Amino acid sequence: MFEFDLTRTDGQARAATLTLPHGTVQTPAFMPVGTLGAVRGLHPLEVERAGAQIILGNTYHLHLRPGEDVVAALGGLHRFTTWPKPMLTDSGGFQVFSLETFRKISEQGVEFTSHVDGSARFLSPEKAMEIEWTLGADIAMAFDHVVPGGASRDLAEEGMERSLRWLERCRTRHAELADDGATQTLWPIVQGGTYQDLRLRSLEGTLGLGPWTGIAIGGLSVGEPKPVMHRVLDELGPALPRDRPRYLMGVGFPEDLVEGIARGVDLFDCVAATRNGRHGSAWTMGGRVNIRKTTNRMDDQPLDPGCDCDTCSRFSRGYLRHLFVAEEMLGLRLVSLHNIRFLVRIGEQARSAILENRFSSWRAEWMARYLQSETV
RNA sequence: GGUGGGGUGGCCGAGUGGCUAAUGGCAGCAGACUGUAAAUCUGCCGAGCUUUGCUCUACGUAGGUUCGAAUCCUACCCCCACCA
Repeated sequence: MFEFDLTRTDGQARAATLTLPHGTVQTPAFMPVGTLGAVRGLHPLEVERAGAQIILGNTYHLHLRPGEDVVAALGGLHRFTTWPKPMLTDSGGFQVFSLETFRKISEQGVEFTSHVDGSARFLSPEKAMEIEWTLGADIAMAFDHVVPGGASRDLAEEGMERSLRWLERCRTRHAELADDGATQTLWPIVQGGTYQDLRLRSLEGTLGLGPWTGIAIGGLSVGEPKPVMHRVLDELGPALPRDRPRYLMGVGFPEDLVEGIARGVDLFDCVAATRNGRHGSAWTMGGRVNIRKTTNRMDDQPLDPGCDCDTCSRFSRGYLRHLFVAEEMLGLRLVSLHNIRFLVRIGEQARSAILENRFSSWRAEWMARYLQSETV
């Protein structure tokens, strides 16, 4: 039920098929983020048409609203959201990091002050597993301790060691819940900040608690410079099991996907596509487009002439600009949709290139085009 | 014709003697956003310059009072309301 078939490698880049209870994922792939059980602003059919094969939900956020009991009563996350394909839930570990002013970390777990109503909430490895199991996604992520990109060695080590101890507890609790192992799998998250030895120790400790059906790399693109992220991936790559999917959490921007794929990453997720989309910023091969700019006012061209998304194949920049300036919500949706398609397509194009053994030239060409346009 | 109200930077709109090149908002410009507390946030937004500051010009127009005026006075022009 949780299989990973590595079809072909080209350099470090990999093309594979991940089989999950709700379907298969052709990798490399970008996974849109649907924190609250919806990819912000988009209909599931639109997300599907954009080529998304798997989307995320968030444990912490769904626990607060509507509550996992509600989701379970309404048939579980798939039926609740009507998304029929694979899903993955993040554990709330990222909220340990991003809701810094609302939380208190102890060995037992994390006390949160709900950002919704101020009530006290507690999340522990066990609790996170219970929630994720109740939500019912195909993949449940371990509850980890993320530290900022600029974290000191001591802090990075503390977060990494704690994540490892929590991972063991996650594994134990998840095994009790998902005893037949048929409907949900648990993926661990490698931490260790920007320190090579910590990363390798984290990976070693993680593998020691296995076997796993997939492995995530967390704690990147949280403030560290891009070259540092690349270095960490370079250092980690050779030590990662070849026959397991690798998921780089929270990444990324278009160029990050290409660089990540080049370093052996199979799966990505990132909120930037939808968040930037809502903010009127579109990724195109001609550079970033701020759709609100006056220069788009009379522009009859699509956002990106080379894009096959439902936004570009139909609407002009002038229309999109109008929607943004007039605060018509369709504008946010259309640009979000385009951005998702833009990232999904990178996965598709990279996959084709890998399968045809021309990944490095595709990558070089893509980067040259994209980065050149970015600097204009 | 009379009475009352009003004319402020691209627009709307505060301000009623110095702390005012003038609060806000809109529009405009630039930027940020990476496992979503974000349809959000930040900066700029009269002109010019030798740009951590300086110099001009500016609150309908023209005068005046005052050390000092968008703010007070006079005249004029225009707009709105009501009355004739």
